[in-house]
Amino acid sequence: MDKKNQNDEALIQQKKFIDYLTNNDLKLTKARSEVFEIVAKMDNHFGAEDILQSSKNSVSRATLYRTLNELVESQVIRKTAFGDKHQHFEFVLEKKPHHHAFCLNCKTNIEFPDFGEEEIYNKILEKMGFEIYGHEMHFYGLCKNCTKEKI
Amino acid sequence: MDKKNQNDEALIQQKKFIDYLTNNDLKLTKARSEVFEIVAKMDNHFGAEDILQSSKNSVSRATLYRTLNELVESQVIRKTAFGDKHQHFEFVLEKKPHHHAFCLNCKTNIEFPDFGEEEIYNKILEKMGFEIYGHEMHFYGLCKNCTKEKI
DNA sequence: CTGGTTGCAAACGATTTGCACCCGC
DNA sequence: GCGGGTGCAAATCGTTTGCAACCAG
Repeated sequence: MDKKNQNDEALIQQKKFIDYLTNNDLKLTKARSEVFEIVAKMDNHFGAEDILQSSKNSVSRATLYRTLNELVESQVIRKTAFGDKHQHFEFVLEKKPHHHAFCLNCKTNIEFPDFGEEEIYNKILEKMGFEIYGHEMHFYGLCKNCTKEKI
Repeated sequence: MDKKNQNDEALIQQKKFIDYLTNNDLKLTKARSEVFEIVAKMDNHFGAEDILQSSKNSVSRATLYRTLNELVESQVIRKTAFGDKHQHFEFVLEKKPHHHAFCLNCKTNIEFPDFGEEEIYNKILEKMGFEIYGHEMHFYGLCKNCTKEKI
């Protein structure tokens, strides 16, 4: 993806967020802009703490969490899940589509790019010496009812 | 999978757990047996609260959580990944391999069986009227180093 | 102006831990 | 009997919420 496309992406995300705010009578405040800016700069996934770090506490925890939930509602980001405790987020429109290989023993989470085909992963992981016990796929999108509602 | 195989599975799980206990100088106590029994009866996935319900509080929360962690360490179960707050667990050797389709809008988590091929899911979900935005695969197993260590 | 927004601090829910007593081995 | 196991209650962690002051439209 070249610079231009990345920029387009960012604008789409921004539009989604602003539309959401408008549709829900929410204001585009300094705090919300700040959180959005920081989030937009993040890579694949991040947690609340990452944002807080980058913001150098210019936004309070309370507001940060509130804004993150708004970003989820506006479908700019989504909650993702790992084996650990705190929430992680990823972009609904992934910057770098990728998957995960989690070691049950040392708890490492290996991230690797998407190649579009399932079989290839087995080979890749095998080549990496990763012994696969199993895998699960998490699809996300809109279910039948919600697709209809979308207008 | 027939009755006999299911029983074999259960025994394998049990052996794994007992081996783990032995190797770590842990005792096979009443509480641990009880938790193991209940967990073994669970379907695909479950949370701490599910176990507590089934046990009718014969095991304390503290012990339950301690035992669940032991079951994770012994690789009988693993922490799984959902978008919500509390931990879920699944079996390392899945009883019914399956995947998930999560609706970003209504937060429904649709569970569907594993068919071994990736392309087929797109068709299935499409037929269900589910509009896929993306997906992530979570592989789990042992990484190179840990495979070696396994002896 | 005015209603949504913020930060603070307190509340929360799930999970973890310190401790004194209990029980497998 | 000893060393780990248990329940209890208190502590912790990430996240959420009530409230009074604050600011965007």
